[in-house]
Amino acid sequence: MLNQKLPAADSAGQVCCTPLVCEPLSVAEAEEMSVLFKAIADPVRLRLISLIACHEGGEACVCDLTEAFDLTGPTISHHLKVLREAGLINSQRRGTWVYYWINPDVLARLSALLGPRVPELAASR
Amino acid sequence: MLNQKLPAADSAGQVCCTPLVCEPLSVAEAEEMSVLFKAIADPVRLRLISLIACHEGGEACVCDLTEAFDLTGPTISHHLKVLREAGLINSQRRGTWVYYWINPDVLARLSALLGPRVPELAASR
DNA sequence: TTCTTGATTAGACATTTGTCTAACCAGCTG
DNA sequence: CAGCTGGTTAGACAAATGTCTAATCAAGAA
Repeated sequence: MLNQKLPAADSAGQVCCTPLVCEPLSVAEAEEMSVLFKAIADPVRLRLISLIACHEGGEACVCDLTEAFDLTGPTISHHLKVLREAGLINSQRRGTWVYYWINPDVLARLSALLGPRVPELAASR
Repeated sequence: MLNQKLPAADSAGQVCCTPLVCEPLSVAEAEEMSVLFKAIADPVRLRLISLIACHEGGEACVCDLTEAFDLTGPTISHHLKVLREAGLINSQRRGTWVYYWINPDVLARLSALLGPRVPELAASR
């Protein structure tokens, strides 16, 4: 029978070694992480995150983002909503414009799950 | 106008700093990476990867995997195919059984795209 | 107030995705 | 060979997803 303990993780989501490779992901954690991965598993949303993160001041207004795509405003709005509901980005209205910025903690959490924090693990096969 | 240069990366897919945060992802790269993220953006596939990686010897046969889920054989086979076609895992038939193992390079590439290799970046906001 | 611009919401619709059953293929063993 | 077990392929189908148009909301300007 396969073991399904949760990987050890502190409050920031950091782990001692890549949990994916340390011990089997629990059903609940797989479910939780897949929601986050689904959010970024779209070319438009990946570029949105990148555009927001790279924009000066670390934030961008929707009009800046919309003009980078051949898509309608509502479609961009929809993608931003998906990212926001996943917790990957935050937003705030300032006058006429709405600004978005990324939540680096959540991004780091995804990276930590996959990443060879301990390079030897990746090289061991 | 937004810049769309490719991030600098060496042959192993490692980058100097998180490309997502350094400069905007190109359309082509976003498309390419989204294929990989789509592959892991599923609770079953996340657990499959984890189960394979954690299994002794770094590989697992399909029968080991199937019994960990309340899903039919063909469904597991389908998910393994998605992962294999994305390049995340490899397989080999040995006699009656088919064995799967992960491709750590591809996993590391995903992690590197998201990850705060340079922690200061994540804390800069 | 009314108009204009920036952004979101609602709803429709085609495409993609995850799951299943049934059929099939690949090796072993008697 | 025939039969058995492990695994994949094919095809059907319901649910989820990405996009659009039309309508709506929010804030500032005339």
